[in-house]
Amino acid sequence: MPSFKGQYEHSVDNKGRVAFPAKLRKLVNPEAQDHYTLLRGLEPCLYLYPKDRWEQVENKLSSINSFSMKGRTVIRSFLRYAEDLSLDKQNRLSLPSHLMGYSGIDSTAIFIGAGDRIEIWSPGKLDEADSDLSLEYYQELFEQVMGDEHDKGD
Amino acid sequence: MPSFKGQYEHSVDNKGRVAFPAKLRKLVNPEAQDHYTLLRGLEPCLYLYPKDRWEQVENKLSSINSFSMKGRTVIRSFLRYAEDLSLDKQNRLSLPSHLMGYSGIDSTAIFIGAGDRIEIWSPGKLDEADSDLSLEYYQELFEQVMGDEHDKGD
DNA sequence: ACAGAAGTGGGGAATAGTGGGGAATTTTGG
DNA sequence: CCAAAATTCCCCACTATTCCCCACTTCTGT
Repeated sequence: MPSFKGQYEHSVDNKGRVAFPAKLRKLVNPEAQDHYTLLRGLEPCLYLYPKDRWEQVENKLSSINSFSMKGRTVIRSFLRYAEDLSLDKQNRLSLPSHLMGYSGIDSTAIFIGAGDRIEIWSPGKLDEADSDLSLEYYQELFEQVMGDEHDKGD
Repeated sequence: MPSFKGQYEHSVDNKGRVAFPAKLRKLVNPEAQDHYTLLRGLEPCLYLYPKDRWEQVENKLSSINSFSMKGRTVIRSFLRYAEDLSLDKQNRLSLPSHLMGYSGIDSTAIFIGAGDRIEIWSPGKLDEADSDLSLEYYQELFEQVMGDEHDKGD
């Protein structure tokens, strides 16, 4: 299953609507098309899951032991600020105002494809997160992933 | 599976299009033909993966736990500047402007076959990289890398 | 020298992004 | 229960960008 990738900046109009980037839409599983779940991210951004991916998250959640305090807290905190959304006929999302507030998004939103989900950031918060990421750390991460990916079988 | 090799210089037109070198295309696995992923490299250049090779990278990515902070940072940093591209009918790639900016490519691009991926450089950045690499240093690196490469389980 | 492939350039059609007006539905207060 | 207000949603219109197609030039191998 292809990962979401790439970064796309779009303007948010005064009704809270943002165009959903066309390139990301092409990566969405057609069977989930137009049905998304949007929620607070762990970073100061929003997470957007297409329906099919969200179901995987729910599976994971339902495997949490809800008879432990920690389990209940995680489930409650996670689902509390989640909303189901659809695209309008112009392929736009309308962002609930409480999520715009949380993420600091006002007139510009940046979509970042991040594997099985899409993150939505305000430019300001994203800059802050970037400045916390040193080049050395990035290179270390990079090599971890790109490292010896080719198997040496000959 | 054959390695990409060789160096090819092509001009970039004012729409950001570059011909994909014919000799490299012949080395691409036919099943991946025309589908590539382009992203920022660690050096000031771009990495181009044919679809089949990129899938190996994604497999590695998908094994990362996205419920840990470090895992999410890896995935985000990595996929953020990646884009899927296809060749047009004239076998050209059109380079997204943010990647041209990052790599310093404007009117000329140099393709370098580099094993399982292809690197794309601007002439200027490539000269800089070359001049930083003395012959002695290269020989030293060569020995370090090639010397005990086999059966090194890290 | 010729034929075919590879590389280069530009114009036009289709799609994506943006903004605003108005109808329908929901909410709130009397 | 009804009416006014607010919100949501859908449609239309304009603009910018992307993609696709055509034509020409250069290079390569025979």
